[in-house]
Amino acid sequence: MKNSHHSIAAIERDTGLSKDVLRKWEQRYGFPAPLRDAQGERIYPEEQLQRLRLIRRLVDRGRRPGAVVPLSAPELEAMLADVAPAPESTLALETVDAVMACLKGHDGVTLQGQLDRALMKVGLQLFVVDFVAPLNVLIGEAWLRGDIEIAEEHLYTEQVQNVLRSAIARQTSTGGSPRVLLTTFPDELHALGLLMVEALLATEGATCTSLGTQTPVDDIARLAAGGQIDIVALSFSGAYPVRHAVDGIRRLRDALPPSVELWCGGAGLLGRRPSIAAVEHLESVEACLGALQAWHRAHPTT
Amino acid sequence: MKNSHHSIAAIERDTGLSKDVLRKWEQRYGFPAPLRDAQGERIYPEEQLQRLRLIRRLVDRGRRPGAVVPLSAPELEAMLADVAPAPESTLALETVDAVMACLKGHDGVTLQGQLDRALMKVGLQLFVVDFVAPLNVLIGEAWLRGDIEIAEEHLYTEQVQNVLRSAIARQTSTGGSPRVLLTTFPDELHALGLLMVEALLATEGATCTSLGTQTPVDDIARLAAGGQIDIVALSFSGAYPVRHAVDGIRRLRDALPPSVELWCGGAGLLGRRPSIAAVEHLESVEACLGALQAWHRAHPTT
DNA sequence: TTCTCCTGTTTGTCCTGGACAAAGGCGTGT
DNA sequence: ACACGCCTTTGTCCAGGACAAACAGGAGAA
Repeated sequence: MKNSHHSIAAIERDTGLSKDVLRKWEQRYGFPAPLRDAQGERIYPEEQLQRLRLIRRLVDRGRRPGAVVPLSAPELEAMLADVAPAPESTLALETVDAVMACLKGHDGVTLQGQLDRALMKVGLQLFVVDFVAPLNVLIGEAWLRGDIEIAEEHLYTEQVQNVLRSAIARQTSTGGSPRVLLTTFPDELHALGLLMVEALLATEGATCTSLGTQTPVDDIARLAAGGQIDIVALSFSGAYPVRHAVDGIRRLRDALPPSVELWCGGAGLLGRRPSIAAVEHLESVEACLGALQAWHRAHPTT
Repeated sequence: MKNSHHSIAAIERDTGLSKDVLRKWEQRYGFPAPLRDAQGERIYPEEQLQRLRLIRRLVDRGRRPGAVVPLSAPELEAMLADVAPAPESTLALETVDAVMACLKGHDGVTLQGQLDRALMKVGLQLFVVDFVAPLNVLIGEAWLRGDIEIAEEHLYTEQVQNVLRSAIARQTSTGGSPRVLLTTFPDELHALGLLMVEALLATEGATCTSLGTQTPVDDIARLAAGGQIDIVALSFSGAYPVRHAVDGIRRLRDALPPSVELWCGGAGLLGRRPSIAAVEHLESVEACLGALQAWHRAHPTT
């Protein structure tokens, strides 16, 4: 794995940086500096992929590419430590350690047991807001640092999905309002944010219809325009190109009936101004609860 | 809105055709033929976007671009109309109708209720083998024919996932053998086959560790080599390039300890000879039950 | 007949190097 | 302090060319 190499398309997919941007950075700043294969195509070593991921996070937080692309990995990490103060907030250290131990031991069964126990202890809402959400951040950062492997991150995601889906299935009751359609745009693969929102909304009695990931814009619009939907909720992970997101959101907003609300959230939009009219921008998972209350105030039950 | 114009990036996002492909088609087939703005950038009228969407559907179904890109919209629609008619299956017609009705009505809650009821009636194994598996085929074909939309297919997949995951969670017990690692290669997004296998194995007492989709070969190998795994099971959907699959399987087989079995299945390998030594090729979902018995015979409990 | 192998064509992805507009930063004048 | 205009940075787009993988169709073998 240390020696694995990646094509430019793979780097685009993994970092969210377009091929054009990758070539331009190489030309302008001398980094990334991929090897070339026999046909002259770029081959990126793993190490450069990881450095690009660090750069991406800093750029997302407002640093300018010219100022961070040439920096070395340690310099980038130091800078990230500045920008992102340790968010050790609500989680007990022992809990984190226990989860990490399961991951390193590749013990999915035990991990799921722990998640289940945590869920039973505090209930679904607090479980999502105070447990899963911060844990996701920690896992993401550990992966960025190379502390855990891809397979281990997958294992975590899978178990959380299991627990959340089971919990949601237990909550579901028919006919509650509002009716919410949840999905992501094409090229966005992360389903966890969607599930967390679905869990929160389900506990509040909303009727959630999740399409999973990767639904084309006009399919979303067509389904929502069918008249069965009050709110469309979209999730964007950190790797999703902001420009695509904004563009797609705008297009979807135009295609949607004005009566249908549009909620957007996820790390991919963090720190961005809520620049689009008539679109609810959720800064965190729990923000959807506030938005839901607002919806209920605006739509009193007859 | 009908007369809106689109940049090449918007077309890429809405059709899934990359910028390079759009330019090449224009150069080779004379379509799309976008207008140009003051800076010479391509501006696609709405009408061409819709024609591109029709083309995309035909290409997805196996037509070659050279044969469909130059056709007019009416010709494309006529061509979409004539596709293979529905085949027979073992499923009760009323069951299929009921499921289809839920999909067309975008009613995920009712659909999940039906799936749950079917599961309760016949048990997890029969549910997977005689219900979900043939239904998957039917849904896939209906989509191919254009009878259902992408969003509706997503809805189906999502509900089946919910039901299966809940059922698996109920089955799970610790420590059973063998210990099976389930996942797919990168670029393979379909998780349903994995879940079906996991469900069958779980009912037989095996300890399943699913990594979900898209785990790199080296990560699979490293995790399996950790000594906690007896069997690695991979799934390939129909869209997966056979060559990549065979190549990856070979690399993984080489990287795996000989004591670890490797099982491969899914529509992507159907009809292929079991050409790779020391790899179990599963022709259908239920084949994993036979493979499991064979494993138990080869590894008597001490 | 049916199957397999081979060959020419089709097709998607990648390359280079250049152009330009939108957005960001900065200094000046009010 | 704030507003305005200028310069720099940055992302996206363009053209035209190269190449390997996938495919189709024909020749030859079973």
